[in-house]
Amino acid sequence: MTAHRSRAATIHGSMNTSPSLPDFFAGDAVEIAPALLGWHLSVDGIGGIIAETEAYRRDDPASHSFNGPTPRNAAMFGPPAHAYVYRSYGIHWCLNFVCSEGSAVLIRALVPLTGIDAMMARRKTEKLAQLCSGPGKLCAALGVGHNHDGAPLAHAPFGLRPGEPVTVAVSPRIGITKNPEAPWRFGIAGSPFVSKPFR
DNA sequence: GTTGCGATTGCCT
DNA sequence: GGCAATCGCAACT
Repeated sequence: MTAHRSRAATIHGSMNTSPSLPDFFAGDAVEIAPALLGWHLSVDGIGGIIAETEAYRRDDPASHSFNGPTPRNAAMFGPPAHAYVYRSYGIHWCLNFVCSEGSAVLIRALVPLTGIDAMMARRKTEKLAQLCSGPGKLCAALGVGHNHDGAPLAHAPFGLRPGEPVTVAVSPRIGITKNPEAPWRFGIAGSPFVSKPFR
């Protein structure tokens, strides 16, 4: 197994020439979720290419924000371009990017790229395709936890920058029972790194 | 105060 | 495919 060097964090730099993250995230989560595919996400320099996302709107019965603010979902009602991190099933962590008020994009899978050794150690597996193929897996691999809830995506430890355009696959969201038909799950078409195949 | 249910995962049969 | 782990929160009593 090749030793992949972890790149030192801090991404800034070219952000001046492209739209600011707050502007990019200030819109409809359903439009932003597919647009995030292909972007590079890192936490303390460890991460990869965003391969799968889901959108959750303010008025969406499946969204944590549907019943209004609570201590847990407070970040969803804060400013855009911040993280919303919640505990799933009392065990795992899930990472969202906050969009317009009460809406967010769930990051469901990454193509592992930087700090692969560190991710494998955290996940206790060497299977590349399954390192970040799920919202809980991805948070474990990147070391995301409650301490990242509400943190701004434009600053360390987060690194977030656009990538090349990708072909987008669409499907209903996974694991929900309310509003299950909404086609608001997006992935890089044909990617082996997504949590479940698109079809 | 108690109960039931998840935006999940890994281990088991 | 079934199921346990484990906790925040809503909807009860």
